[in-house]
Amino acid sequence: MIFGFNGDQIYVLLIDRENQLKNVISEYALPGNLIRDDENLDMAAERVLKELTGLSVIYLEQFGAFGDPDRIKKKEDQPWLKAVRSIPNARVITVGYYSLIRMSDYELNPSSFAKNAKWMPLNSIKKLPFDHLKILNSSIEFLRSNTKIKPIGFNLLPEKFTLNQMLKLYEAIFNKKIDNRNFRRKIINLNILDKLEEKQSGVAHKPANYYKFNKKRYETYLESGFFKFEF
Amino acid sequence: MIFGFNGDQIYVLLIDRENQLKNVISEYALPGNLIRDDENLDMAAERVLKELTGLSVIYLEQFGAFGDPDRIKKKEDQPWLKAVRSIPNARVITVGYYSLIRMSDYELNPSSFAKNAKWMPLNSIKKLPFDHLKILNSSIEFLRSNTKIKPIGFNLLPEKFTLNQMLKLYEAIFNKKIDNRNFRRKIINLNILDKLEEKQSGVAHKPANYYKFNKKRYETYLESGFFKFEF
DNA sequence: ACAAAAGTGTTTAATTTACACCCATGT
DNA sequence: ACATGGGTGTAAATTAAACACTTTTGT
Repeated sequence: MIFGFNGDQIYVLLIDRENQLKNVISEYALPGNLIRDDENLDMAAERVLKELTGLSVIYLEQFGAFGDPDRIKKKEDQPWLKAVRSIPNARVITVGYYSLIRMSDYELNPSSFAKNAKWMPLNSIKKLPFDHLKILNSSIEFLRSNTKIKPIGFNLLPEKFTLNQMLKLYEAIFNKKIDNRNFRRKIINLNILDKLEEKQSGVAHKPANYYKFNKKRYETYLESGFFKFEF
Repeated sequence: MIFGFNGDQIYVLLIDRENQLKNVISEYALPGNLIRDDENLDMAAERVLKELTGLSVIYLEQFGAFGDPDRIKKKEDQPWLKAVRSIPNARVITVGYYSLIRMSDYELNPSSFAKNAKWMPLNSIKKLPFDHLKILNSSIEFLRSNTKIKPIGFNLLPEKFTLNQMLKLYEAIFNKKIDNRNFRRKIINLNILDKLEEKQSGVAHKPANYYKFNKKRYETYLESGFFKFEF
């Protein structure tokens, strides 16, 4: 699961199976691939991500394993399996990872795969092959509960961001309105943001100040006792 | 991972590999087994648990997948693999589940396996074969963070329990002292406990009142909006 | 001058924390 | 009568929630 944020909505990166192979119903699916024999799970997830996006060193975390024997039995999924897998009906256990990427970064470095991958607004995804909808829902739940206890949202924002961008990100993740003043106070008091000497320019309103996530300070807090973070 | 509680400490059920098979170094390991082709992951976890303890319909939840190719490469683990597996060096991906069981229930129904399984105090486990120590640590982390947001502790307590038993359970899980009065207030205010008309008897002190977890009420709360639970 | 988003404080309610003594029972 | 764990309340501090107007810029 590759999550992105464009300032307004959460997006998910899907791959187009038709472009991967002709004669297969066109449908978008979650990105993924088989593991290699010499890789551990984390390495495989990193590799697949890199192959797809060209990106590395980003937030990546396992969220669950999915292994229903029926998950590859849907009739409509057979042609694709036959075309792509050497043993089309071999059992597949999926270990799900989710990653958070800055859509702005990504759009700057589209690799060759970009032709058959596509950002889809999370809320618009109604149908996916296999059990991918279940996997997607599970990853969102995981993202939400993780966002409640860790400041992972920064991975979805540009390096320099405004507090209102951040607010909108949290509203998108939790799918609800959040009070502007309370949010600012809470975030500022965490003391893990550096206020930059830089403001927006060229906007037709009061320019917002830019902030930056201070990862070192955050990690220091983590080590030395507790870090409280709740939404 | 099979967790139990005896009123004082958290225990973990380990199996003795020597009794499973002779000529193998005696060492306790986490219980587990290979999945069958027609099972999904949850079913397999339930089955293995049932085979081991005779228990079913208990709390069981997936907490992670472990698939480092080196996890079965330790020299000391080879004899056991050769003795037990048809393809001893085949790669094995473990999907970890943890379960919470009432040690009191279990002690009443020991199945034939009881001879080669053993409850070990969590804090005394220093060494385990393969990557089982990593798996164990990961499960504890999971147990803790889950205990913070869900009232799963009841699965480790007898059906009727006193608030002090519950307090001790939470102290054991989080490995710290908890204020008695504040704990009681918090738990009572959740309104998911029924105070029974029954007290301890035969104890040389003021007898404690028994309580029971009202699962229905809890589920009603879950559905109708939110349920707040924090430690 | 106006439109548009940024930024700012205070009051009230709810929650959390710290803390110490009396109670009911068995021996 | 005494030892043992059970059970109880209050005050202070902290945190969360609700709420509306002024500021700065571009057009």
